[in-house]
Amino acid sequence: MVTIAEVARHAGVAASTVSYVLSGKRSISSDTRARVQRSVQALGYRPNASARALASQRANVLALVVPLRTGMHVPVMMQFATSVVTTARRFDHDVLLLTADEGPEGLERVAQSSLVDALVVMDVELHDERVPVLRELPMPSVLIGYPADADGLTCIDLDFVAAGAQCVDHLADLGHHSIALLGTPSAVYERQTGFAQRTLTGFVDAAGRRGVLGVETPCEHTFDAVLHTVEQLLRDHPGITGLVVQNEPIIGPLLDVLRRLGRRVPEDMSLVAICADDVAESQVPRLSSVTIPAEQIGLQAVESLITKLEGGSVPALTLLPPGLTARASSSQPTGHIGSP
Amino acid sequence: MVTIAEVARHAGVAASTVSYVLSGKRSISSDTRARVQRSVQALGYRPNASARALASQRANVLALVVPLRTGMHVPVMMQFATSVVTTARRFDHDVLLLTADEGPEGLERVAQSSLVDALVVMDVELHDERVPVLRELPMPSVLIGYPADADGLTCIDLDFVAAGAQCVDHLADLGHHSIALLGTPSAVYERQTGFAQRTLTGFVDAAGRRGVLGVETPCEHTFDAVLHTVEQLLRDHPGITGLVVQNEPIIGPLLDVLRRLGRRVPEDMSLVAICADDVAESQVPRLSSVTIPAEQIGLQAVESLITKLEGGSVPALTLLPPGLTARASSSQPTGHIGSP
DNA sequence: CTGAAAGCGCTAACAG
DNA sequence: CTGTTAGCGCTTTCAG
Repeated sequence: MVTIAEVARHAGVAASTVSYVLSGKRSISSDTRARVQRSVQALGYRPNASARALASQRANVLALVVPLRTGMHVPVMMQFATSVVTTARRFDHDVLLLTADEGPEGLERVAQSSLVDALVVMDVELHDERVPVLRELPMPSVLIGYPADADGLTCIDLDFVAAGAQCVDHLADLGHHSIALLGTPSAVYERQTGFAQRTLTGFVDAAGRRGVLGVETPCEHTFDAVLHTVEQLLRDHPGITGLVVQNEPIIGPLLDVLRRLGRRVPEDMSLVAICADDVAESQVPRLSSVTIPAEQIGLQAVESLITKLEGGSVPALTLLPPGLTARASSSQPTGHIGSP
Repeated sequence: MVTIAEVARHAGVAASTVSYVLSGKRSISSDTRARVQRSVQALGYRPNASARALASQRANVLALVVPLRTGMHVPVMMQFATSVVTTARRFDHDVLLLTADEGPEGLERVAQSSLVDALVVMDVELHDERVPVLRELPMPSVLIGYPADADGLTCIDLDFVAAGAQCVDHLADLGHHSIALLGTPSAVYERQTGFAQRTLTGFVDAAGRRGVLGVETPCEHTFDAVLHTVEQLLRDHPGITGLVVQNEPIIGPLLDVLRRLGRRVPEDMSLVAICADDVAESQVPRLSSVTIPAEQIGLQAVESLITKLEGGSVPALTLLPPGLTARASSSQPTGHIGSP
C-alpha cells in the first residue's frame, strides 16, 4: 500500500502538505495542490484508515445496533439500515453493524475502544438496559424509539400516538362508529416496546374524542390466531365496521380470514394498516395505510449524529408526523351512508 | 480513555508486558499476569482499536456487502447478515456494513484504506462487475453466489441445482407426472443472478431424468400476476398436479389464487416451496419446502474468511446441500393413487 | 504558504 | 520471563 510519505516524495513536498491538500484544512497554492493531486492519482493513494483514526481521534464510523427478534417488520428494519448507511456515506462515514444480542456490553466495547465515534440504536424499549449505558458513553448516540427515561438522550421515532389517532380519525370521518385495533402480539406489549403502546394510546384517546367505540386486541402471527381473534372480535362486537391493523405479518392472513367470514373489504369492513407502503400496495384491495417513514428516520438519525459530532445541538426528541394514504380498503360503512 | 501505558504503570510492568498478557503471544509468569489483569480490571482498560490496527496491520473488521434491490427475500438476507455478525464476533471480529450501490469502488475504498481485512459479498451475479475487483484486492473475500468466472475466488451458496432437482424428485416420488416451476420475476433471470437459473436447470434435468412433464414460468410479485400466471399455466397444461415455487413473496397470493380457482392443496395441487422455514410453517396448509440455509451460509462464509486470514486454504466452491422438509402441502395426486 | 517534528496508542522485534 | 525501542501512517502543532 502506498503511504503519504511516498506521495509527498513523488510530489516533492512534505507529508503534512499532502495531508492538508487532502483535508483542505489550510490554504495551499493552487500550484502545489495540483502537483499533489496528480501524485495522489498517479500512485493511487488511499489514506490508511487506522492511522488517520489514531492521529485524528476520529474513526469516521458509526455503530448501528439492530434488533434480532422483534415485533418490528424485517423489511422495514432493512430499509432503515439501508438509509443509515447511505446517509452516513454522504457524510463520509461508514457503519459498523452490531446486533442487539451483544447487549449493553457491546455498546461499551465499540465505544470505549474508539472503534466508532457515535451510535444509532434501534428498537429501544421502554425500560431498555442499554439506555443508562448510552447516557454514560463518551460519545453521542441517537435512539430509534422512546424509552421511559430519555433524559439527556436524543430520540427519534414515528409519532405513533398521532398514527393511532389518525387511523381513528380517518375511519370516523368516513362515518364508522365501531372500530377495533388489531395490534402486535401480546409479547410486544409486554416487552413494552413503546411503539405498540403509544399507538394504542392514540387509538383509545381519539376514539374517546370522536365518540366512537374503539376496542383493542393483540394478535399473534399465525393464521389460526388471526382467525380466532377476528371471530372473537366480531362475536363480542358485531357492530364493528372498521379495523386498524398494526401488525404487518398478519395482513395477508387477515384479508383471507375476512373473505372466509364473508366480509367484503371495504363494503362490509374498512381496513387501515400501519405498515410500509409497498406492503399496503401489494394487497388486494390496496390498503389505506399509515407509513412508517423508515428512510426518513434513518436520515434524521444520522444527520443528528453528525451534527452532534460537530458540536452542534439537536432536539432531544423528534417525532416524525405520520402520513395516511387513503386507498381502496376503506370507505363509508354500507348502510350507514349519510348517518351522522 | 485509559491507555496501555497507564495500565503498565499501575501494574508496575512494561507496556509490552501488558500487551502480551492481553494477546497471550508469549508466556507470562502467573504472578505478573494476575497483577496486570487486576490493573486492567481496576482501570477499565480497553485497547484502542485504531492503534491496535495500525500497529498490527489487522483491523479485525470484515466488510459485509448487502444487496439493495434484489429478488432475494429480505428476511432471509437479514438472517444471513445476522449470522455473519454473530459468527464474526465469535472470532473476535466486527462487521462493517456496505450496500451494493457503492459498487466496485466501495470495495476498493474499504480494502485499500485497510478499514477491513476481508470481505463477504452477497448476491453476486453471473457477470458481476465486482468480481474482477475482488480478484485484485490485497485481501481475502468470500462471495455468496456463484459468478460465471469464479477463478481464484471463494464462493459459497446453496446448491440450487440440487434444490430444483430435489423438488422434482419429491413430487415424482409421490406419483406426480406433470409439474411446473413458478419462478422468480423475469428480471431476476435477466440479471442472471445465478440462483434462479440454477434452480431451473436442476428442475428441468430432474424432470427429464424422472420422465415427468416439467414446465416453467417466471412470475412477478403482484397478486394479479400470480392469478394470471396460474390461470395461463392451468389452461396450457391442465394435467399439472404439482407446483414448485421459488418466489417467496407470492406464496400467500398463490395459496389464495388456488383457493379461488377451486384447487385444494394438496388434494388437487401439491406445492413445494423453496423458502425460509418460518415462511413455510406459517402458511395454511404448512408447506413442504426446501430451506435456504441462510444461517449456515453466513457461518461458513465467515469461517472461510478467518481461515484465509490465518493463512489456511479453503475450497474454491462450497455448495451447501439443500434439505427438503415434507409438510402438509404435498401428497399423492388424487385419482392417481397407485399409478406407476 | 510550506516544512519539520512530535505524537496518537499499540505491537513486535530485539536484547537481556 | 520481562523490558527497551522502533515503528505502524497519519494529523497537527510549531516554526519559518
